[in-house]
Amino acid sequence: MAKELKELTSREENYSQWYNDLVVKADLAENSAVRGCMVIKPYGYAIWEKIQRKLDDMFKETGHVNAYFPLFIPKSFLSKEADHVEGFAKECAVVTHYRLKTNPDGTGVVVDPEARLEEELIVRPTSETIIWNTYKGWIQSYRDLPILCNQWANVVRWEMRTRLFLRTAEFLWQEGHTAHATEAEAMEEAKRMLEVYATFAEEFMAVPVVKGVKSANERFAGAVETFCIEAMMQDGKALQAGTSHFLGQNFAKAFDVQFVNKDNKLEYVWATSWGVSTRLMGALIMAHSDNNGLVLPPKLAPIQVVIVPIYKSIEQLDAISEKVAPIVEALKKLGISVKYDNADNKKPGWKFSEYELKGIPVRLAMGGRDLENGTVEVMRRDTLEKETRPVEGIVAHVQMLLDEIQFNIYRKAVAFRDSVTRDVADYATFKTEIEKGGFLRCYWDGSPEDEDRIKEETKATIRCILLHEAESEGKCMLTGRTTKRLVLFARSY
RNA sequence: CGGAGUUUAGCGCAGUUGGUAGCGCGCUACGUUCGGGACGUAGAGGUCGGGCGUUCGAGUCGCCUAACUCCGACCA
Repeated sequence: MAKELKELTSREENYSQWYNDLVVKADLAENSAVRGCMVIKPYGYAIWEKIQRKLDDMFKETGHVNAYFPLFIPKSFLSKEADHVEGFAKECAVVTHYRLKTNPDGTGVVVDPEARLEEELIVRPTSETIIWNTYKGWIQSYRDLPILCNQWANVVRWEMRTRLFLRTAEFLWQEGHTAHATEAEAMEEAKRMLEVYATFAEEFMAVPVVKGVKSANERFAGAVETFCIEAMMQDGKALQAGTSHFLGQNFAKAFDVQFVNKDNKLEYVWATSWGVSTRLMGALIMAHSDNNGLVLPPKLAPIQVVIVPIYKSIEQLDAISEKVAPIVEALKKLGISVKYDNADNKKPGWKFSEYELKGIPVRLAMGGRDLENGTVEVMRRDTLEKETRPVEGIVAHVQMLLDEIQFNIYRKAVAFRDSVTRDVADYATFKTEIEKGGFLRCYWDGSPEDEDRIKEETKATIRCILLHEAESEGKCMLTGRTTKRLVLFARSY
C-alpha cells in the first residue's frame, strides 16, 4: 500500500482529519487564504457542475426558472421579519465603506474614513429579504402568480467554526423562492421540492435520505414549517442534506406583498424557499469514501471510465492505442465519459492509485498479455474487484457495470444507514446508545426545552419528525406520554 | 468567542544543554525500468509565520502578534 494511503488509514480514528486529507489528496478542494473559505479545485468543481446540471434540469421539469438577485442586502431589510432577524442578524459580513486610499505613510492601502456608507450592506447569508423586496414590485394580481424562481449563487455566513465542504464561510448553493396565491399551493410546492431533493440524493448521489419535518427548535428562521432530508455519514453522524421551507405569509407581510384575488380582495402572498449547497459534496464524499479514496456514483463522476495502457515500448503502446481507440469511440457514443490515459510520464501503478483516489467508477487496463489474448482488465471502484474479459463485448459490459455500481453503492449506503438506525424506548437507553452514533428512532412528546436539555446532555438533536410511519402510537421516550409523533435523533454535522 | 495544538524547502516532518539548516516524498538531468504509487547516480530548492527583546551568538529562551487545525458555543 502506498505511503500516503497508509497515512490516511492510520488517521481513521479521527474521521474529520481523514476526511480533510482525503478531500485534499483527491484534489477536490483546499482552504483558501481567507478564513473559513475554500478553493474548489477543477476536479471538485467538475463534480459540483454535474450536481448543478442535474438539479437544474429537475427544477426546469417542475416549472421553475432561474434569475439572479444582488449580493448586497441593505441592513434594514434584515430587520423586517422578526424571527428572521433573530436567526440571521448575526454572523454576517458587513460592508461599511466603499473606497480605499493610499496609506499616508506609503505602506499599501487603508479604508478611506470619508467613504463610510450611510446604510451598511450585508453580504447575503440567504436571499429571502432582497427577493421579497423585489417580488413586491412584480405582484399585483392573482394573474401574476405563481412566481417560481431559482437562483444559483454564493452566500456568506461568518461561522465561528468551519469545515471543508460542510460548513464554509462562503458556499455555493441554489435557493428557490416561490410566491403563490393559496396556502395549499405553497405547501404543495414546499413538499414537491423536498421530493425533488430526495430523488436527486438517492438516484444520483446514491445517498439514502430520510424525509421529515424539523422541530420548532431546528426550524429555519422565518419559516412556518421546514422540511428536510437527512443523510447518515459513515462515522455515525447525521447530515442535513437539503431543506424546503413553507414560509406562510411571513415574508409577504414583512415586505408588504399583497395581491388582488379573484374576489377582488387584497391578500398576502404565500411563499416557499428551498436550497441545497456545496455541502452535498461533503455528503457524497463522507457517505461513500473508503481508505483508497473517493468512491463516486457513476452518474456524478466527471470521468466514468479510465483506460490505462501498460507497455514496455512505443510500438507496444501504439498497438494498445489502436485496440483502445474503438472502445473509447463506442463508449463516447453511449454518452459515457471516458479518459484514455496514455501519458508517458507516469507509470501504470501510479495511475491506478491516482484514479482510485479520485473515485473513477471503472478502470480498464490493457497490456502485453491482453494484446496476445484479446482481453482487457476491468476493475470496479466500489468493490475493487478485478476481472479479465474479452475485448469483444466490453463496451456493453462497462455500460452495465456503471449501472450496477450506481445501484450497489446506494444499496451499501442503505444497508449501513439501516444498521445504525435503532428504536429507543427510554432516555436511559438513549444516553448509552447515542454514544455509538447513528439514528435513534423514538416517540416524542417533549417540549422545546426538553430538546435543549437533551442536546446539552448528549449533543444529539432531533434531526426530523418522520413524515411517514406516524400511523402507530407509542410512549414518548422522555415523558412517557402517548403520542403519534415519531422522531429521529442523532448527533450531526 | 473560550480551551488545546501547530507554524522550519512545493508537500509531510525532525532539529538534543542556544554555536554556519536536516530527513522523506516531490522536482530537474541521465540510465535501467513499466501487470498495483520502480530503482540507481548526479543536482536544484530555506531571510525557520511576523515583530520586539535577552545573548558574543536564537529555529531553539522571553514577551507580543497573525494564520491554520482540532474540541466546545453558533449554524446548511
